[in-house]
Amino acid sequence: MKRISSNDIARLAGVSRSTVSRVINGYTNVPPETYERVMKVIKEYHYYPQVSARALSGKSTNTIGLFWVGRSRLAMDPLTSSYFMHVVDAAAERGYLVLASFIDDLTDSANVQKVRKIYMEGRIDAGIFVGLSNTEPLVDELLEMDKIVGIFDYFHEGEDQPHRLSSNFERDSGEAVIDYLYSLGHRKIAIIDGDLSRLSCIHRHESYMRGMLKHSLPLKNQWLAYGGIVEETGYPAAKQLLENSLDDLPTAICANNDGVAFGVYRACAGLGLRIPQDISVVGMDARPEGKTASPPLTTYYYDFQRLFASLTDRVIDTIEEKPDVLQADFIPGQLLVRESTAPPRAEA
Amino acid sequence: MKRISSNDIARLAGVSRSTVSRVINGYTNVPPETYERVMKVIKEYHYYPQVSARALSGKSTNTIGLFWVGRSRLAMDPLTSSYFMHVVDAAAERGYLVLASFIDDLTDSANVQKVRKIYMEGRIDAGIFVGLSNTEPLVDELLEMDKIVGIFDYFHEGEDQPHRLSSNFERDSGEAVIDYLYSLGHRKIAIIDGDLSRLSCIHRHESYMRGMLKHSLPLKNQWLAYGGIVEETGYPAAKQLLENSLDDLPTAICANNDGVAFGVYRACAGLGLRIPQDISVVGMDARPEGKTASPPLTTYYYDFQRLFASLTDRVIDTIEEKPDVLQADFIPGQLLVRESTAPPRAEA
DNA sequence: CTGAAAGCGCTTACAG
DNA sequence: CTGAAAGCGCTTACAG
Repeated sequence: MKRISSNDIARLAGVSRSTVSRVINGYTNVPPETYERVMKVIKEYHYYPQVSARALSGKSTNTIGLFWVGRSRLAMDPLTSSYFMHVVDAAAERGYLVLASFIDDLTDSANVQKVRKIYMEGRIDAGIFVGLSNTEPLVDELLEMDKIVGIFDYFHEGEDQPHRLSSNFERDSGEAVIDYLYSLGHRKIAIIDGDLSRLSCIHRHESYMRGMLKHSLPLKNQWLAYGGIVEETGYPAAKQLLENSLDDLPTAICANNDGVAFGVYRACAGLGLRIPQDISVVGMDARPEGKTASPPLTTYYYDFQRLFASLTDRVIDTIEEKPDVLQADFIPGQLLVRESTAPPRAEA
Repeated sequence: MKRISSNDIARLAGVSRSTVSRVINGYTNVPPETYERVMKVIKEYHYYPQVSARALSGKSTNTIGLFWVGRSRLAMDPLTSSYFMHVVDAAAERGYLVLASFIDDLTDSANVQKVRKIYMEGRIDAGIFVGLSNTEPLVDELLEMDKIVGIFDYFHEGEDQPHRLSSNFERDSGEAVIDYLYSLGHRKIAIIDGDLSRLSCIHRHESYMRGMLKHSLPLKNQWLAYGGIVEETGYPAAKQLLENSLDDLPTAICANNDGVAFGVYRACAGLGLRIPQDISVVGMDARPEGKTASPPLTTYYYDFQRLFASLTDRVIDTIEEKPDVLQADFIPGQLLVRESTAPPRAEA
């Protein structure tokens, strides 16, 4: 069963290949009658133009790469896997397909090479990255080769890079959380930071600090810790923080994100601290599991669907050379009060 | 910055394009010295052959499509998203990339058309499907066009279809669950079936029945129900089953899978039934959440990584025309006893 | 062992 | 409005 080509269609419709091509690409200079005739043959013979041939003669492949960076993929939770879906859906909406790769670690040059190869072989029109450090050399390398790169959570103040698009979290969420805890009466607040090579973790840290300073709250060393971005690293950090503070426990703990907050839950359970009676806990990102956790987790909600749709759309706008594409988008969020927070107990 | 082509490499290395091609494709009839010389230029100029040109001249694109069928994607849980990862990883292992699509519903011909298009445009060498009914016409259509299709949970007894590969669950898990409950002393067992258009649900149903018959256990109508394959549909089914059986409650409920079992949890909670004191519950598939559910869920574990690696490998073997590829693989599982099951209470 | 040439299936100026 | 021709960047018989 020989595959049918544009040549065959041309012959069957009594036109030239040029005209078949014009019909396929929806060019306007084809009279309706010719258009219909060609279209009929195309349908009848189930003809599909080969992407490789189209790509070779200069058309876009309508494919974007999705590069999922970092081992955290191993703990693929409902929230992060939703990112995936949002990108694929948003791309599909524009007629683009998504080529997915999981990249363990970009400090390994073999992995960098994998990404490079996918770009350079002409498989994709652009790439979208999740899980990058905010100073990833590969990004600059790609930009220098005139490639288009979309990044979740990445921003360099004041730089103009039309081929670098990013979607980010708003920058004031930490402050909003502190405001809220303060309004409940909390004065002794601990903070567990994330991985400060990531933009959002830096912003959260800054924003928490801003809130603490605004209310002149004490920043005790033993109430500050680094807990990474997942439960597994959040737990030991929280455990140590609490153990170091047994003489003077904080009344609330702010975690870099929900994963870390779940680690705080586990550490509190281990020490017999009840949430929120003995200590309040706040996460960030509103992972679905937080709703059914016990107690349900107070957190900060972001519309990730919107965030990834914006990123994907702007990447595609850039591929299609639309003018005035917004380089960096900051998505607002909002505090989501559930049951892991309460006023602190009156001191004995 | 003009992209470099094999022509340029040929010129720079003082050979013909044919030889460059031979080097790239690792053909043996190139003397080591020539090979090195060409390779050196390739590295030096960061040359990457264009896939579209290679594809057009007959090479494989080294890409497989992953078609995620069904709305259940909306509730992308950790287990099902791990399928994704397993396929991408297994493909990467063999040097293949994965083009991902979410397809809402194959009864909608527009969606069928999307799949067809991806295959026919020459984007992929083969496709892997998750979420198909066991009698999906598209599969046969694709096979007739000589396409390669890999399917999770799909099997037609006695058919020889070298281009249709599948990975499936073992067929006796239901019986093993009944044996276990019987050994605990249960005699009044309810069963919540899944979606009987899916192979695994049929097998589970059959296998549960086999176990029930083997032990001559009563199959009361009010102890049987259909609960779909997710929590949202499992809950109402379980609720109704229990409400219909208030005069004679079962002492154990077997769910088609863990999602449905979580629905049973919710229904039991609503009726004040304690698990396992008042009623035992068994799921299947060992979703990660089952471990931390309260109580931790007794279930049936399958090695999904192995299941999807096997599927992906056999699909690639078929692309590469390896001989004697196993068409259908049945992956064994094992009972995972946790705390949602206990002996039934002695009747008053 | 290696090169010249044909061919893969499209698109796109260029002419008319 | 439309066709003939060139070109995209590879691979692969075919000769030698």
